[in-house]
Amino acid sequence: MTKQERILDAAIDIFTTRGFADTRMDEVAERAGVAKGTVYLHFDSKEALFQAVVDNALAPIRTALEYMDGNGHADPVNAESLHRFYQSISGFIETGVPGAIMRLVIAESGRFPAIAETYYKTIIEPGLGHLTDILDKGSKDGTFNGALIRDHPMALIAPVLLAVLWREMFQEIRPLDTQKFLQVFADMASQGLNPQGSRP
Amino acid sequence: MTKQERILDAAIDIFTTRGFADTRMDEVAERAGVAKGTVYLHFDSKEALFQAVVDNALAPIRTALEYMDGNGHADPVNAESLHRFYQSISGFIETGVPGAIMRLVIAESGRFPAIAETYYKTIIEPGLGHLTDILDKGSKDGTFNGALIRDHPMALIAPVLLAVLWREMFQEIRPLDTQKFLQVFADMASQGLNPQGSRP
Amino acid sequence: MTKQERILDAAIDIFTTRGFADTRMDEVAERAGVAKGTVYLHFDSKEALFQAVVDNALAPIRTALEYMDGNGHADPVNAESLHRFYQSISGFIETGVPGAIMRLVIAESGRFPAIAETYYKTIIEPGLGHLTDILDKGSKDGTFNGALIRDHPMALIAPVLLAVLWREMFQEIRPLDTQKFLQVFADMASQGLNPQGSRP
Amino acid sequence: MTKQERILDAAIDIFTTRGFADTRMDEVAERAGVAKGTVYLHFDSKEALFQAVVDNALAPIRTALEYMDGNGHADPVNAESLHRFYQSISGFIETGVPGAIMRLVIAESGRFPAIAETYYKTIIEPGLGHLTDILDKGSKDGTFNGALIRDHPMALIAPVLLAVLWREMFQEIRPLDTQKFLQVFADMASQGLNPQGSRP
DNA sequence: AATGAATGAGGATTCATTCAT
DNA sequence: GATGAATGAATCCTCATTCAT
Repeated sequence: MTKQERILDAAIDIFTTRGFADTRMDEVAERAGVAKGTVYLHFDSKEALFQAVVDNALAPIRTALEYMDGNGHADPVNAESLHRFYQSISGFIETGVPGAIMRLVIAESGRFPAIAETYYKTIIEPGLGHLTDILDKGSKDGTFNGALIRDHPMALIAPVLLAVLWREMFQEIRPLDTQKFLQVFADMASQGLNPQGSRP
Repeated sequence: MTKQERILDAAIDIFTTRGFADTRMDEVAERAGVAKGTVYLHFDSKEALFQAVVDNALAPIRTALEYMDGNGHADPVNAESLHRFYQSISGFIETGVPGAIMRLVIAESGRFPAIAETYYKTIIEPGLGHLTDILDKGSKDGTFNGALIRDHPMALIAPVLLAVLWREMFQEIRPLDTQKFLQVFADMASQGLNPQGSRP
Repeated sequence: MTKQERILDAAIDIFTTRGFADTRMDEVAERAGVAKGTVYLHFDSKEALFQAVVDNALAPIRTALEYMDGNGHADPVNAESLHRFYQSISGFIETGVPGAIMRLVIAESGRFPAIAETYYKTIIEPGLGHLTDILDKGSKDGTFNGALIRDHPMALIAPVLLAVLWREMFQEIRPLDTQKFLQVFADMASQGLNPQGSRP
Repeated sequence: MTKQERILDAAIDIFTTRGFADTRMDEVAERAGVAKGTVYLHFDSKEALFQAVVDNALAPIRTALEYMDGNGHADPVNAESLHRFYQSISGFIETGVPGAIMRLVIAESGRFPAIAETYYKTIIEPGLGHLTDILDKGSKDGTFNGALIRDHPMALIAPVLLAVLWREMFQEIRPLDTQKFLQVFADMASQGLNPQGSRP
């Protein structure tokens, strides 16, 4: 593990825990096990380090999405696609990784408008693309009534967002079983709340 | 308007815009039109001011929820209830008020765990209660298949959360029509995506 | 004496002794008897303080020149004018004030080009004007062969410059009696070194 | 060109441009085309490098003076000697070399008292000696009224000092023709400003 | 000899908080 | 109550110097 990586790892931890302003460069250095000045050999400034942290923290999420894309397309698209999508996400959410970085992005998007855009391009857009795919293929097969939300695929991202933030903020107050919740949501979305519309 | 109120108003603006760490007490005082020391006559410290700001900023949201509760109960509960719930919320979302305070709460919940709890009790819990009410009444009437998400009413909060944060973060990148989105979501929730399950 | 003046006085001492880069704001504050932060209530930055120091340090020199101007014009201009000019300057040189500020200006004119210009306008130009006056009036009276150096009045400033810097740099190595030196120079300038050209 | 020389050359440039405190060892190394550590193989510290730079920068001036001495003595000493002295100096002044080093010495003589002494011994003393020679020989010949400034030969150095510093500081503001100026000065010195004392 | 990554002391600047008026 | 000048701890960043390779 290079020094640069050690610094990045330390910085991810501290930035996600404390936010930009409350992170001290000294602490990053100490946690990384290097001297204060060493951080500046690898990153020009606290801001540059922060940007690198965000890019770096987004990488595993992007990887996860790409993996899903790669696999998902092989499977037949049907009513189960949505369940599988949420299924593969829920384990990842429970690691706490997406929650930490999401909170950081939300917190600092005022100070660093660019990171909202990075987040959108890296996470949201591919996620929407994946879901739109499912909807489109399902519509063609007659599996889904995709037209209903064709232009609002973020409706299917909403529960993910909620699950991520709930875990980050309210888990202690009212625990939420991420996996169960997402499956229930998938049921609701696919079958609807209308009593006439349910399974045979 | 008392000095205390002027200070609070100024502080809400600045805290929601810049976050806790980046807000300077000088600026709050200046915006409130008082001297620096005066702020300390009304609030013990920056933290105390922040807590007061959060409580205060939550008030209009609580009021809005209470108003909905008061009115909602009078109406008959049916398939339209959900649409009406989202309808009354969407105008409020578009003011930007819930987004600003929500971002602040998310951003600072790491530093001030108490505000996540305050937020939960003030906003989330009543909101969930309202939705559970709708679901329960609707179930009894046979209007809703409430049992499906009876234990996960936050499924119906998810789109609100998404709409609020989208407006706060991605509106410039990909605009979202809050009202339309929430109505589409209501359709999806009530009718489902399953083509067999739809209207007569 | 206001705090601002105390800070300026402390800063003049230290800047002239150590130069810009080697002056620590902490030390200025300590010497002025104020806290570190107080310096920044009066001056935006180290650079701003430096500019103020230069302007301020130049003031007594400008005052001295103006005083000479005011008095000098009343007197008849003759062979003694030059002696009187140097005479009134030499006491001032011996205070060390012009030497300290001149060294500072020379040292920092690379980093702060503006101060060379300020120095020129404040000290050199008025000084040249004063001398040109003497030469012109003397020429009209037939007292001086002013045409000789009419376009190079800085020839008469040269010994002042030398005296100032000599005191600043070489006084320990080879002492120079400023007053005597300037009078000798005045003799040389007015009578010349040419043996044929001298007194009756 | 050895590495040591390359380092010295780089250091002269940077020290004379920026002064001691603002010169970074990194930059010296880079300009010299060596690694940072290499500088320390040749010079113990930044201070040691600085001392070496001053000594080295003084060399061409010393050489110039020695050359003048060597030649000057051969020539007959008369009223033209002074003109020739200034003449041979003015070209050198216009290279900017004496100005740069003189500014450095003046700027840093506070921090490094030794360099004022080095400068005196290397430049001023030989220069004074040369001039005293001219005056003495001229006095014996009846060419000069040398007694007048016999004890203040620096009177004849003053214009050189002024020319050097003027070029360094005020050339942009009010250009000075070094050569012309020195010749005018020589005229003034030798003939005097007294109208009775001039040429036939 | 040469390198350049690493060190850490040092210094400018900010800002929450206090307190004499 | 109200003021705002004053404080000084805290923090980012620089750069001379070292030393393992």
